[in-house]
Amino acid sequence: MSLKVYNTLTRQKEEFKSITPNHVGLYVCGPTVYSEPHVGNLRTFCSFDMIYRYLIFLGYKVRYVRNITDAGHLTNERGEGVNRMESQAKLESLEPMEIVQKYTVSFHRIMDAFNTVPPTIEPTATGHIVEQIEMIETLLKNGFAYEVDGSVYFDVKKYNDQHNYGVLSGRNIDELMAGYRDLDGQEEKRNSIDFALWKKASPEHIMQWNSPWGKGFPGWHLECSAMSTKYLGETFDIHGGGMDLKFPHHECEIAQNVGNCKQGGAKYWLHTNMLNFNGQKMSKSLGNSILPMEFVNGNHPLLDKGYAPSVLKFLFLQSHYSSELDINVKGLQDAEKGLKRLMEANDVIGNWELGISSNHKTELDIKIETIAANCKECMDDDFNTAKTIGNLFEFASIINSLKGGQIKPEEISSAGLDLLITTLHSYLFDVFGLRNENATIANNKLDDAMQLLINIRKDAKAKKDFVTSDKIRNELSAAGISLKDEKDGGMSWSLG
RNA sequence: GGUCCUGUAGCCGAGUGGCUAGGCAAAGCUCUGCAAAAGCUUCUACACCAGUUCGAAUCUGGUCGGGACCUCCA
Repeated sequence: MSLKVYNTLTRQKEEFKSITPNHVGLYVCGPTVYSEPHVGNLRTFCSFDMIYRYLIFLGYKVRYVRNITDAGHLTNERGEGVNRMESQAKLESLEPMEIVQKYTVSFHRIMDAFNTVPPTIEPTATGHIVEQIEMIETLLKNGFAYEVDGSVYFDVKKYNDQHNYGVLSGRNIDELMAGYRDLDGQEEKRNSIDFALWKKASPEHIMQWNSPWGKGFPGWHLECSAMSTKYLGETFDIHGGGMDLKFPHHECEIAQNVGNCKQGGAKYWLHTNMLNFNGQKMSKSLGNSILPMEFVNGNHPLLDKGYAPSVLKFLFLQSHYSSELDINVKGLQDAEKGLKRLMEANDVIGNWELGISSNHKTELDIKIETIAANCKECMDDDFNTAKTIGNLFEFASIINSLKGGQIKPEEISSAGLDLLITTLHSYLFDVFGLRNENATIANNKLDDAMQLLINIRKDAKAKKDFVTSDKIRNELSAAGISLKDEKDGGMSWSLG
């Protein structure tokens, strides 16, 4: 079975065929680095991380471009840390590039904490002013743009005469024109729906560049068109982003691309859905906005404690990227337990010494092959991670039954065991990018010390000295380490 | 007002016209010195109303909720 993706441009699931065999060009709208990213942004970036990883898993060579928006309409009012009422002394107010630097670094730290693979190219808007100016010049030449007093606007109505503005979002321009409000600078435009390609800078705009039309800064939608064209070509495979960017951002992007070179950019458009907390959209005004790192350190009144990045990621993966997801504390707790179950099963099978020698294919082998095939089939079906995880839990169940003796070692062949181990491992770590927060421990000094305690406890139990054995177990438990007595008299330990 | 999405068990969530998703929670049993973990079993739901069909959670129409976008937003 081959990969199918839901293309929001055509509103249907389509077979994915890359333009260049074995290669994929992937563009995702990145963060605006004027503030901390939202957890919703995090979900989007985690979703595309999974998509990127799965494409690689399938054997594609992927060029993954995710921009950093560090130019645009920043004014003193919006720049954090800049207080207009205070001294305007140069060193006391933040330079725009200091803000950009601060939040770019912070963004990368978060992406790293959540174990996402960096894009192969991460271009900045400020680094591509020249390309953006060139694109505006082409749009002017092609007659889809006009200049008014140092600003350049995209002529939506003229574009719509020849092409289809609204092809992505399903809107039509008459309704749009009727519904628009009066905003600053509207009187310059030929029509209310025209959008800025270049804006003349007023003095309070602290980021501005020279252009053929005077000092100014690029429009909000232009950078993605310019940079995707530069790095992926006039047509490329996948363009991704959050649902809320569909209109106007992505619609404008398509218009700019078509107006520039008659090509609409991406062949497949993928949109991730919104994330709610306790049934509500997270927003600062509702007081329910939680930052990504606050989930990790638990430093927020709506959270009971911190959760490992993989827990949040696992929670994301348990629903489909294009579904709305409502998260809450119970969901986090559930995800933590579920993830632990999978990780422990993976640990168990990893250090296994069953001495399986059979090469005969058994019933269980066939079941394992089916589950492994299901995992791929689910992922091929528009990256259905939720369903894939359901299959991984079946693996966990088989592993636990083998461990508990409900399934005998002779019921599985070494090839079957191998397939189980590699499949579980590759989905957990390679495709989903989860981390085993408890692992890493085997064979280190802590483990040696734990073995000592375990041996003392075993002796105590053998002498029926349950006071001592319970003391060891209870005090370790209080320290965040849990001991498990196993059937064969063995003991294992884990954090948490 | 316009464009679109959505309603699935106690909770979260997959779901392709017929085939019990899965996780968490709960109950019982097995194992256990006691726990924990694990295994087995139980809980069979699709907002409402009509229609299409041999058969609808799934398709169509309507009603009622919820949400997103239309304005910087993932």
